[in-house]
Amino acid sequence: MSRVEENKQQKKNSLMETAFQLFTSKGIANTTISDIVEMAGVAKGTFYLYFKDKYDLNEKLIIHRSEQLMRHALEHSGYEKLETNTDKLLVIMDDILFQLKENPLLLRFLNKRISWELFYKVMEKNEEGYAAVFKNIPWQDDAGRKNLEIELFTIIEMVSAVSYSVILTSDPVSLEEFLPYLHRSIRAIVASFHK
Amino acid sequence: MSRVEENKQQKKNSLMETAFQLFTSKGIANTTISDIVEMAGVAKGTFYLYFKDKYDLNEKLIIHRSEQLMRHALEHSGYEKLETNTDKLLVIMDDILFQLKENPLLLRFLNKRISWELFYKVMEKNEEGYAAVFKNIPWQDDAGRKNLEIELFTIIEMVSAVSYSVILTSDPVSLEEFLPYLHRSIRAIVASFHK
Amino acid sequence: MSRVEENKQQKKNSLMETAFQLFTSKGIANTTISDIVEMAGVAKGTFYLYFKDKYDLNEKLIIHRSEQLMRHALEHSGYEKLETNTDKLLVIMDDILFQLKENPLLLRFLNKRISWELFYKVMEKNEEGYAAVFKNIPWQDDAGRKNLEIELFTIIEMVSAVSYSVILTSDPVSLEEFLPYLHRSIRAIVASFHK
Amino acid sequence: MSRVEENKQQKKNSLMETAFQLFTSKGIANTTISDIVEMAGVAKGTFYLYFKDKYDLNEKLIIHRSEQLMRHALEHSGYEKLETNTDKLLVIMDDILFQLKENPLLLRFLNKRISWELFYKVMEKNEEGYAAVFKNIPWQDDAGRKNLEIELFTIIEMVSAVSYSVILTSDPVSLEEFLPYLHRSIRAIVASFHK
DNA sequence: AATGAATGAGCTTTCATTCAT
DNA sequence: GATGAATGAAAGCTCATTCAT
Repeated sequence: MSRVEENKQQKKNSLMETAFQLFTSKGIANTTISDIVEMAGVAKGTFYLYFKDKYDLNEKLIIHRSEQLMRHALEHSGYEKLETNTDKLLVIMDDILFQLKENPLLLRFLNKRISWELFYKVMEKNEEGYAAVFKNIPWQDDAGRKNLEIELFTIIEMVSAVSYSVILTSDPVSLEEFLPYLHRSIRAIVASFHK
Repeated sequence: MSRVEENKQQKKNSLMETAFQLFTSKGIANTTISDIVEMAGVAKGTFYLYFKDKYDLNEKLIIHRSEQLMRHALEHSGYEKLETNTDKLLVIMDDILFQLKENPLLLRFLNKRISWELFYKVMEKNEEGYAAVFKNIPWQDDAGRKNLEIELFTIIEMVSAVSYSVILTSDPVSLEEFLPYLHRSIRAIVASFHK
Repeated sequence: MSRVEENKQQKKNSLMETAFQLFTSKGIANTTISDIVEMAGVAKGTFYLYFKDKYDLNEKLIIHRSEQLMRHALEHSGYEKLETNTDKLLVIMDDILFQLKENPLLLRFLNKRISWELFYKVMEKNEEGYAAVFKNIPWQDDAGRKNLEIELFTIIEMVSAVSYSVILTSDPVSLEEFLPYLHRSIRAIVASFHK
Repeated sequence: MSRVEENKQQKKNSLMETAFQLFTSKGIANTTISDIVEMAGVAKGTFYLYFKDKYDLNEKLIIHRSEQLMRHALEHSGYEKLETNTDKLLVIMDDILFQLKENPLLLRFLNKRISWELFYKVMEKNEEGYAAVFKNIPWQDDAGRKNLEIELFTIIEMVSAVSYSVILTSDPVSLEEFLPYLHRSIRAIVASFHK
């Protein structure tokens, strides 16, 4: 990568990083492009070199951060060593939940956007990479594809919704307290799909 | 109610009704107060007689619509005639889901705000009214209050998250197809909390 | 007209008057809306209460000033007392040319927009008023309508084009020097259409 | 011309050609330098190697295209074979009018800039070339120079103004229909100057 | 209570111009 | 000579809010 190319990437990264901080602290509606460029230390025009508007930047940010989240979980959860698919799923989820606990800003940012829809988008975008891994997960063969989809959909949406409240506000309980209940609930759902 | 009182109420209602339509169709960020008053047929200054700003109006709208939703469910689901608490819960949920299916705008509007938090707010605000009804629901005595809270929390968040996608986009399946799975999942969760 | 109504009209007039001065002195492209409102002594938002943008204001200005020009000619040229249609036409034209000579800014502003097209627009817009007068001018009956149209078109476009250069730059001669030639040319054209 | 020279000329031509298209289709005010360089396939900085700004380019374009127009008329109208000066003038004008009819974009571009002033500029700029031809046209000796100037001025301005409307909008008639009237009008003007 | 003209801070966006490569 | 990333002044425009009527 040439000097110029490096510089470009650096500016783009700076804008994304800054925007992330501002979006999470003040909300996207209350964040102006002036805020972003000022804090990022670039000129206003530079923003428009890389993004259409702040909503464009926001979308790119969501995709980017979701991918990071998922990649980390796949690389660090150790799911490959486990036997059952349910166990694999649980450790992947736990890894993500703890990443979010460590980074509540990210949780607030991704809030209610970690969804079935996004999950699919991320997977499709990375066929060569970890998406491949996902396809190897054997519980794709246990039942009909549709059934599996519904099962995953139910679980993902539930975990996503539940984690927001629990991690950010500890309401009604803290993440640590909640985890055993969550695991039990998930296992129960899985069982209900496979009896 | 005097003529003057009636007129006031009428203007306020008109503003709320109009705002609801605009918020759901264009989003709150893209709806201006000018839009609202113009469509409602009142003067700009009048808006400020009743609401602090559009976010104030929005909050009042959420509460109001949620209450209606819940009241209808309590009055029409026939939950009193059922035996077990789980059955009661399921028919109440179904009633709400079908109300939302009939009124997708309302679903889009309340989306991701039908939450544990709101559920509590609504209940607290109406102690005299139907909230009282809720307190009579016997499964409040079955287990410790905390356990019950966690259980309800888990279920409510799951149903809320799941219904949005299913009702509005029929993804991954339609509401009718999904309901049996949802019932089974809920029963599974309930069971996992009471074994 | 109520106090409020008067005030509105006053602001609108002030904006139009100011814009006229700026458009003629700096050109419309180099005039900003900030310039206009600042000089007119109103707030920026007020501009948008009355005009879509500066081009909208410009068009309204053209129509307005053209009407004034024509009205004055019809009221002061004394054309009614003359016998032939050609004589009537000539005194009306002369009146307009001398108005423009007195007000070169106006000429520069209307430049090359005093056209056949505009002439028609103005006449159509004022059916009740002086347009009525025009319709009474007997030379509308002398020849077929089409012939008359072509004749008027030729003369108006010529006078319009020619006057700009003559009045503003006295190139190749001054207005006074040019008038006899112009009259002779117009009479020649008229004759060529009626022989 | 060296390879380098050729390349330079080619870039300059490309910029002028592109600008012409953009100026006529969107207007000069709505055409940005970015538009021009992008469509011309050169870098932004390159523009400034050849032109001061877009208005500089515009002026060069006007001169250039006017010269082409006139050169063609002088070379193809066959005016040399005609007897009277009026006949020569008419065929030259007709040639130009038909060039413009074939190329309405050019007419729109040159609109209202084909004037007495420009006519002089073009003639002065090409003393050695076809301007010389013009000076040989005998009707320059028929009357006093001033009289001739006024005559030409009147005719050129009239034809210029009239042709725009007739060619581009066929209002009030088409060019073909209009030509006989125009010829008669011009002959009438000429006669009025020479009686 | 109701109005709506007026405000002006502050937003988004554009684009001519520069200059290191 | 040619490039195009970066700039930032300055434009157009919006809209929540006020307040005299």
